Amino acid sequence: MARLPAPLPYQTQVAIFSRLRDANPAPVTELQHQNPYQLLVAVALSAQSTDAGVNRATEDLFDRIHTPQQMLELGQDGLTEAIKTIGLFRQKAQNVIRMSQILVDDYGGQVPSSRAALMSLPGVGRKTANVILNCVFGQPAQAVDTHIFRVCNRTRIAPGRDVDEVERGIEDNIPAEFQQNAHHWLILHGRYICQARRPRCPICPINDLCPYEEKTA
DNA sequence: ATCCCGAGGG
DNA sequence: CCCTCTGGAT
Repeated sequence: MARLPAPLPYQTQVAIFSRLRDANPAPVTELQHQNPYQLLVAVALSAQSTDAGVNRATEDLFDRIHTPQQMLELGQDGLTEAIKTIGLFRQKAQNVIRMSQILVDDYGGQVPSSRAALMSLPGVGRKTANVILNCVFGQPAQAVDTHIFRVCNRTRIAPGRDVDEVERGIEDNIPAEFQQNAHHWLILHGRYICQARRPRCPICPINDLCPYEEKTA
């Protein structure tokens, strides 16, 4: 059984996140949705779909729909039509409608603040719940998606064999001053630079601090 | 472990 | 043409 590589030392973490911060001065994705309900829907829709696709599909939708009540008025057919361009759209539309009904019935139309309540919603798993806990309620929950899992392991910012290990690694190893925005920067880095199939190491801002090898092409 | 599924990229 | 994509539910 292979042992886990050690996480990068503190000073290296500071250097890495300083550069990631400077490379991405303007957080976009999360801040666009200051509305917790819209963020919940957007993240629920993002499963196995491209960020560009979800952004395109929700741009018009969120102009009109700001609350679960409004979503229920739109109805499942209306929502299905609105998100037809992203994958899994039937499932997702049904989940969002059911979720919205529960929010209205059981939570006064508000987004609940406990992990258990969030994860009991249809279409909401651990990752989506943690995004809400972190971005909406400021709790120290780390949402480890495939981007973050990959980046944390390649860079050894927070090595882990599974989501739980990476989650704890992020909390334990990333300097406190960067905890708040770590989620956002790691995702952007994974999306645009540290890509799954073709990592763009030659233009990576933390190339010299990263032990990841595949520096081909 | 497997299915869900359309768009975009290589 | 084949593969992947900010997961979740079974």
